[in-house]
Amino acid sequence: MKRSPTSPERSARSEARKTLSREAWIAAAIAALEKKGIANVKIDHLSKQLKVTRGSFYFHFRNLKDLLDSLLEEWRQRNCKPFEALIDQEVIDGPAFFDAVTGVWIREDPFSPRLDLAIRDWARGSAVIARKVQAQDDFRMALLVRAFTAMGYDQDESLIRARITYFQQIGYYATHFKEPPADRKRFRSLYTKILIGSD
Amino acid sequence: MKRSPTSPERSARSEARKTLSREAWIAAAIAALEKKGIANVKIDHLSKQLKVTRGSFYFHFRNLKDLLDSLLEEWRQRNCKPFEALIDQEVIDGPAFFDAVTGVWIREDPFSPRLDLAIRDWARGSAVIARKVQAQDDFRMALLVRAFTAMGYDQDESLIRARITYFQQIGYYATHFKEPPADRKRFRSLYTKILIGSD
DNA sequence: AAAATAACATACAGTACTGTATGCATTGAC
DNA sequence: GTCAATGCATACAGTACTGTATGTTATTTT
Repeated sequence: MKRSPTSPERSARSEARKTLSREAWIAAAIAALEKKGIANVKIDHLSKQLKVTRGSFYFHFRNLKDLLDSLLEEWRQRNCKPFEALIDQEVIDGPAFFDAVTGVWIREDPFSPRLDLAIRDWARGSAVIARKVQAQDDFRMALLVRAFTAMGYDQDESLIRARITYFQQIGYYATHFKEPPADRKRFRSLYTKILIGSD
Repeated sequence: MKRSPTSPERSARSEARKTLSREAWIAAAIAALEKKGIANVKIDHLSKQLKVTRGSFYFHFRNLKDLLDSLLEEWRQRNCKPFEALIDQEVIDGPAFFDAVTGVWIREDPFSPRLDLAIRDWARGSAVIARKVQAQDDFRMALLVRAFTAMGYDQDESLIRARITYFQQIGYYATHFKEPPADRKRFRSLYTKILIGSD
């Protein structure tokens, strides 16, 4: 029951024997999750990749579930908190708040689209995860509704515009769509014109 | 190399010993794929579910890959062909063609959103699948571009409206969003007003 | 320098799954 | 009724993975 083996940083100057930290395992697991999906986050794979044996893993983690729990927490920190941080703002300037919300996606830091996708996929097989993902979806859409309401749209249209904007964003990275930055810049005003509904 | 054990239908009247067909295995596998993802389409699971042993499976299929190939083919038939069938039409009435395209999603017959999602997820781990999915995405978006162009939009705006419409649709079922049919009907005109851009 | 602890390695037991080889009952063709 | 093919069952070999128990070494602590 007692985990977390003190601090990961070795004594100030002693680059002799570099050992792994719990965080290093999590980072590798996140990469595997984004690339291969939750079903392929395996202790075996990770330990080979990190050039240690599985003995190391079981020092840092109780079991596989312990690691997976950490992955979900990582998702919360990187992909949920940035949105949740916006809830306190009083929304006066609609378009500005819209930019604040969509900015989380556009910056992609700390938000990770691929992580969002992978978690969404994990939710397929787990009702627990599914509930958390859905709650997050609702939360993000609620933020967008506030933005559109502040622009003067009535309740119905705010709701639908929020949905379109959100679904469009999810679909955008679900398809792994890529376009040259030049196009992205060129089309930006068209996107906002259509989604926000002003010129 | 010689597969496909003749016809699945037993001699006209002989409901005595009901045996499985290759199609029954595929149907069960599709259900598993939609529910649990490609990584959990296992011969073991399927045979238990179908109340036979794995010996049966290896009669109908060469190996697991043989089954997975069939799943992809099923996706092509149910989720790709309905769109590809629209390519021959000369697009005169833009909104009508828009309805024809989105109708494939709305009817959900034979198109399966969950199957589309599952395949998209499969693509994460397989470059071969990824290419096919991406090609299909491009194809569907090209159809939508034609619809918008026929409405009189210029090239750029047709492209962006097509993207928004398509991404929005993908995101819609990626989030497993559900709303009461009453709402769906009530909001329909709002959706089209925003996506198509007319009242 | 002795003891404690952190960070692994090694070895083993057990499960879950694929694939193959072979056996056996049922059915249709003759 | 014989025979071949169909549709499965049984048994086995082998891989991939988890988890546990215990041994080993480098690093701190005292």
